[in-house]
Amino acid sequence: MLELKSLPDGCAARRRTEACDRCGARAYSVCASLDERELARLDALAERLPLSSGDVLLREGDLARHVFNVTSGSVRVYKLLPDGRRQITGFLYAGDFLGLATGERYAFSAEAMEPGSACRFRKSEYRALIQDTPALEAMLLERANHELAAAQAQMLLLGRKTALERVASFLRDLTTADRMRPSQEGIVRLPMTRGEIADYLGLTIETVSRVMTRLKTENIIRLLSPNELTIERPGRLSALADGEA
Amino acid sequence: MLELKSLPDGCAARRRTEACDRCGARAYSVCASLDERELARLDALAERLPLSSGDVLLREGDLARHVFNVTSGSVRVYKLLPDGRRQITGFLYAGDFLGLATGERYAFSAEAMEPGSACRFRKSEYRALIQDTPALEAMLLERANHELAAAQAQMLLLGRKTALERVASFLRDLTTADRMRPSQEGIVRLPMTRGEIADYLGLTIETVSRVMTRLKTENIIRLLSPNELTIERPGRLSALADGEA
DNA sequence: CCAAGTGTTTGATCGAGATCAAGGCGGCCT
DNA sequence: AGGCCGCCTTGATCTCGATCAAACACTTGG
Repeated sequence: MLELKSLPDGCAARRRTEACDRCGARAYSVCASLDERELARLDALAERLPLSSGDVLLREGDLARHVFNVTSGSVRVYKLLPDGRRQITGFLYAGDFLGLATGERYAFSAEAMEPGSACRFRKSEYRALIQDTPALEAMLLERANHELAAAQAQMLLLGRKTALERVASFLRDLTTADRMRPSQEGIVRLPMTRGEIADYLGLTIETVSRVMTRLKTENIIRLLSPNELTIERPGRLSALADGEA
Repeated sequence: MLELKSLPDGCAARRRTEACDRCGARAYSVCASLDERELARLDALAERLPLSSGDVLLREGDLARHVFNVTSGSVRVYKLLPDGRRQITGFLYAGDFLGLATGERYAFSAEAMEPGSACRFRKSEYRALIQDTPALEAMLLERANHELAAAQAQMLLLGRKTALERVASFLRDLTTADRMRPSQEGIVRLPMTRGEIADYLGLTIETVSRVMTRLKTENIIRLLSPNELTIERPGRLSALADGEA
């Protein structure tokens, strides 16, 4: 669905949201590594995109012409099998960079999960900026390394953890993932549906729902609504996540 | 086992194998990006390590003091759960770089799977070299991106593929993984055991064995020995790997 | 040559999570 | 207000791959 709801091209979208120097995501993104002059150059290259829920940022197989920076909201990144099976490889939030792991064509798709915004850059221009900005390149390398470590942790989860351990891991890690959006102290926001959680954890919707119910029953979490919860026993949750029970 | 069989430290190991300029893995590794002067500097920093089967390169949780370059043989990289469940996150061959995805401490362990060799560098010295060598940094970033793409493909495999699809994917990808070691044209070498394949694919030894038998029965592969095989019907194998059958 | 050890294959059974099937709960549109 | 639709929960059953259990194939060493 929303297959053709693509993004506006060119200058039309620029200046739609605030400039780099007042960007709320700046402190959390690779842009934090830039000095004032460099930031001005980045600012000139940036194309600001407002995002609606379901908007397609990029599609697996398309020519990789752009890279992105999520500035608010949340994004799902996924790969598909020919018959439609989906694996979500990551959720992105404000400050996250998108487009690192790409050759000539995108190896994954990315869509907004809720209203938000992103910056888009022509890959060629961005590459030139990287060339001239060692601090930016170092930052990107560091980010790539973090992502790689996270990917390895996810492989452990997908290959060897039980359903209970997967959901516990997911809920534990959520608390640190969504920067600048704690809506309210201690409350964890779930911008994604059960189906998206399932496709991220290699489970089905039903299994995710059953495990959540169980965690609720055991008073480890409290479900305020399907999309908001609090963690009542963080230690217990973390132990479950690591398979220590 | 072999827990304490650690590697010799310092200069003792240097010059044990050939220098950078005659290194067989050079063309396949990040070193290929260096000019003669830079290569000389790298050469001076390198500590050559001969590897025996089972040798520990680094262990999850240890202080990340070194980075490595595999120059021959093969290496398994894995993460463990407290109860011993193991997920192998990758196999490395000649030319592969190891140590990218690390913060202060290693987030995974790495062990040789067969006799071989590696170069070891002090992380601090290597970082300094990177600082002065943009081409190297660019190469590392590119490598990290490739690894990230590979990790996403592996997540799709672990989260959503059937046992048959996993083994087919593994065998298909093997053909391009082990550079400079085709032993004989058309013959695929399996330097790892069934147990290691299982821990890489999120399966058990028995399931891997049964699927291999099935692929053999259907004349898609031919098992010359448990550790050598030929692919008789590459098209069919690839279709199975992508879940198109 | 046999014994012991390691790794692989094959067979029988079991079980965690998938699939199939209803209901329940909002939110949104007319 | 009412009705539809998307999402979530819960229950019943099924199935793929795990587990349990042997036997088999090599290699190494006495």
